Amino acid sequence: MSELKLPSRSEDFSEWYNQLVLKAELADYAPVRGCMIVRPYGWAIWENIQQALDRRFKATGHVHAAFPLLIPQSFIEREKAHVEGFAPELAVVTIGGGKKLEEPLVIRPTSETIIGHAYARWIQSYRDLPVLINQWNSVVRWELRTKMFLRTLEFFWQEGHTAHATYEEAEAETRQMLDVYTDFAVNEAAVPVIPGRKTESERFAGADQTYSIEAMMGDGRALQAGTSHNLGQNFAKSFDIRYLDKEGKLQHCWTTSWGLSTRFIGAIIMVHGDDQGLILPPRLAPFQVVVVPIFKTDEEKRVVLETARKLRAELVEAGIRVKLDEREGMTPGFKFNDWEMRGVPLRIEIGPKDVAKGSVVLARRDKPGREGKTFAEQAGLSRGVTDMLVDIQQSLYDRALAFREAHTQEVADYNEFKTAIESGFASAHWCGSSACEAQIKEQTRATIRCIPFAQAGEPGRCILCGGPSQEKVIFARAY
RNA sequence: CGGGGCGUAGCGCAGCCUGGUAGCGCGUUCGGUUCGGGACCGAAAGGUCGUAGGUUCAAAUCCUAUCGCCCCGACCA
Repeated sequence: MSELKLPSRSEDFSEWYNQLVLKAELADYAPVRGCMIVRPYGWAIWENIQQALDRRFKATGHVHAAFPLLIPQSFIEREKAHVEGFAPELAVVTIGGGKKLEEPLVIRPTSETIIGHAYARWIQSYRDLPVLINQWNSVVRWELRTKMFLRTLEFFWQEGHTAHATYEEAEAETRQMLDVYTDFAVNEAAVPVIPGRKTESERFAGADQTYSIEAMMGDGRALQAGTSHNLGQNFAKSFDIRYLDKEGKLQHCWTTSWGLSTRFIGAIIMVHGDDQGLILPPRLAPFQVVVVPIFKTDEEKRVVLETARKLRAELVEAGIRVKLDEREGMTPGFKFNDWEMRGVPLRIEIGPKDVAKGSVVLARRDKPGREGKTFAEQAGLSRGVTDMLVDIQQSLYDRALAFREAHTQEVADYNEFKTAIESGFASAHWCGSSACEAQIKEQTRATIRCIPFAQAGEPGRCILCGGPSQEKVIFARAY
């Protein structure tokens, strides 16, 4: 009863989140602090994310490969900005086979260097380009402060690494993959995002340009949900990734990298969840529909289960992911709450009365209690269920977008700015100086999340120094 | 590393201020009634009070040290 109750989302967002992650059986604490054990239900969500992304990677011509977990320390040190950015958060292996190693090995914090090393040997001619490779793996970054899914010492992700003949091609690739992430976030996860460019101080260590998608969580804070980097020739020069062009001249390649991690599961939790628990977007939910049978007597149990199994088979036939909850010794009410906490988008209730009438009760997760309940005919059920799942997917997106818009303010002066970032995003003019950026962060803890592609267009004055500004940027406190 | 909080039964907590030999809820086990929104009644099992020292006739409680965890900052996807 009260044991399953979550703290209110509005009262204590952080505690709400932690308990939701644990109680919905998504993840668990690991022996090493800051690491995370992903439970089967949490992993099932991740598998659906992987499939949704892989479909898109296939369409853009990318293939998979696997690169080593251990990287010689000298590799990391070869690109100047890269080593400066990552040095503080590296885990280093110094002993192997009981002996001190001559050169320490770094556990990959990301794979640009080891992949750069491979590409240097694979690429000889313009005919070898472009190289379009993705890998699914986990990486380790020794963060000082961690939070389940959002920032763990080890996290799972995909990292794409490509090499091209020209700057234009590399830039097009970088932008294309950001579009892929935007499409994924909006159409699979029902998470509205703002795609844009990062400021110099927020850029990936070693990149010429970093792009990201930024989402707003249920407490108004921002989360970087995916990134795409144009690495220019920085890694190509450090690792000698060169090709012979059509004129027979030796040129350095232009490379890119892009990634999306298990952090996105955290985004889904924090964007859609309510005080009853998770709400999963139908397209990524491990179970899109749960069927809860209701019965008293053995005879009722027999007929109800018979009908329930028949309906399940029909829904599975229609390509819907269905769970029939046949667990014994639990009341229907308990099961309702149990699956609500796990975020199953649609519940089908079927009892003796429904069997007699040839009907079922549909209860959608995105609307509370009675409001979300409707009756439906058993005959041709799969069509109505499919439609309702599409509707739920859309309504989750609409709701999240409305929330973000309600918590985003166009601000004109610094006082308005300070109020705005207490509860959400502030869209404000910025002069472009990293000094102003740093001072604002110091004073308000708000950072520039991105410079959006879609611009309002009117020039204005920097929110802090009053200097001239050509574009508005998104400020927010971030996870 | 700085600031705050917490370690008591499988889980969540009370008890500590004002020392007197440990309690509540959930869960578990058994029996019965239940079952269309987190069931109820009865009975039972289950604890080196994070660890180590000290004060005291007596320590979960007071003092010291130490370890671990959570939250806030610095770092960051």
